[in-house]
Amino acid sequence: MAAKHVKEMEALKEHLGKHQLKLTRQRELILNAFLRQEHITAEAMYHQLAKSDPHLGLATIYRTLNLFCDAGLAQARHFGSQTQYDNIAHKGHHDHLICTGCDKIVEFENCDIERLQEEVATQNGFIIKTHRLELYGLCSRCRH
Amino acid sequence: MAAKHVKEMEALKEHLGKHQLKLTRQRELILNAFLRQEHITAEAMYHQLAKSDPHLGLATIYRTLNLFCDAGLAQARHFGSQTQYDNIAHKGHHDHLICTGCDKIVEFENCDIERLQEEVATQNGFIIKTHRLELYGLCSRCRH
DNA sequence: ATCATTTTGAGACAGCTTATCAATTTCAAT
DNA sequence: ATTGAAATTGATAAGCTGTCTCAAAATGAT
Repeated sequence: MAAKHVKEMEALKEHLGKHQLKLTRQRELILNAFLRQEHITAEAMYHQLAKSDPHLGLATIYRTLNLFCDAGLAQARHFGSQTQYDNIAHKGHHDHLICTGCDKIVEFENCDIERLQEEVATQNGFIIKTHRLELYGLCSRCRH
Repeated sequence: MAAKHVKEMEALKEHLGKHQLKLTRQRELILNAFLRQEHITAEAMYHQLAKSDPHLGLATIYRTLNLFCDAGLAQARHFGSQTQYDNIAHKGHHDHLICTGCDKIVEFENCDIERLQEEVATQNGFIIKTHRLELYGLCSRCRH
């Protein structure tokens, strides 16, 4: 079992080493759970891990997910009233068309848009790690 | 004094009429203050308006800004731990490059991206009303 | 002007996240 | 392997943002 996510584990260890932080059972556990998903909230992970590890505290999960952000493995995204922690490894495929009439959501991907995003970023001296694109409007049925 | 933002005021009145809502002194006041900015938080507006109107409640500002969202004049955007209310009239200038290292925000506009967004929407039978595009990454200084 | 309806303001309340702190764990140096 | 300074954990308190409550006030159709 395990022995997956080797690359990410190395990245975490490197970050820990650089900052005089320690590798703990909880951090390993949370990393493995985190890497299995595309994105998750702290609360969701808390419930998910409670089955195998009932005494893992919610605060530890928050601390650890924020640590992953610092280490460049995760990225926090505020959505609604909660914070989603996105798995950096799964980037792309995250654009949405949202109908404000019926709340239908259509996912899409467009390479040309992504390329232009890179262009804009470069012009401004940025290196993009992730992005978020949402188009709000009316779908064919809600247009009347 | 005043007599500005006529178009938006008409739009608000139309929304109020359709939903059996009333035009109040506070709603006019908050609308005028809101339209002067590109985006603002409820808390910031609370402090801003406290000088001229010390008894305007924070709850009223939240309610009113959410009303503007319903009326299509504003758009809520969660950023950090707070909600930014964006002025729709300034759209086209609403895309952001956000540095995850220092939280610096660079605004940009790109017609080609907007055109491709329209294209994607049309392909899916949507008519876009607004959009949100945020690119997250590291600025030139935070890249080390 | 009247009056049913809506809105306001103030504070209580709720949800999500971080801070606190004693007890435990890690890990580098024996 | 043992030690001990430093970091981490878990439980809960505290903090922050935003919404709800409700009596008093304002609106606007009649």
